[in-house]
Amino acid sequence: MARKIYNRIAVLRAEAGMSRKALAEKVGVNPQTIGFLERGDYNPSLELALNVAAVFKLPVELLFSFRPFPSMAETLLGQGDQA
Amino acid sequence: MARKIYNRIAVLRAEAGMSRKALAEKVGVNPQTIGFLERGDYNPSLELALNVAAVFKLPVELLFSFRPFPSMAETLLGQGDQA
DNA sequence: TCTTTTCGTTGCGTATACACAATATCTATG
DNA sequence: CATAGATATTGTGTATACGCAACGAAAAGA
Repeated sequence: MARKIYNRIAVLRAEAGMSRKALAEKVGVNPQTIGFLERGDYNPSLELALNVAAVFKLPVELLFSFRPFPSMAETLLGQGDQA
Repeated sequence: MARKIYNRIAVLRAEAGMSRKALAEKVGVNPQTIGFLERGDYNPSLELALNVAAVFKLPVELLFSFRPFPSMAETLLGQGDQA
């Protein structure tokens, strides 16, 4: 347990022009909690992960992963070894 | 927080002819933990949910849901209002 | 029948995912 | 400059997702 899980919350939230407070209200947590998740301080519960995935209309696996996500640049260059 | 999350672990495990102990070893938890999840005593962490989904090769959303899953009979009859 | 496996339950301990409050920094805008 | 919004950080408290041990019941297999 306590294995680190990476996420794309910060990128998606920035792209959507959404503040932490706004996202926090949508998923029903404190704004600081969003900050903790984006910084990787701890992992979200399954409940919170499902709620965040629903907000961005993405499957959980595309938002949370045991392996770090490729950067935007890497993704654009098509070098991502991960879907 | 603490919203109940339903899952299909028991059904999938039975279909695979897998004991709780066997599943527990694959995902790295105690056998009792699997029992707690199947009974709905508490929700799994995101880490555990990702691991269980990987074992059954299913996306997280098809294994865990805020709404109860239709029974096998309902699914066979094609009356499921849920994917 | 005897033994083994599987499962349910209870209890106790620990780590962590939160809530909430306070403060500081930085930026943008009036 | 002054104010407001967004973010980082720290601290305290609580609920819960676990681990682990023990015991009993039920089912399966020899």
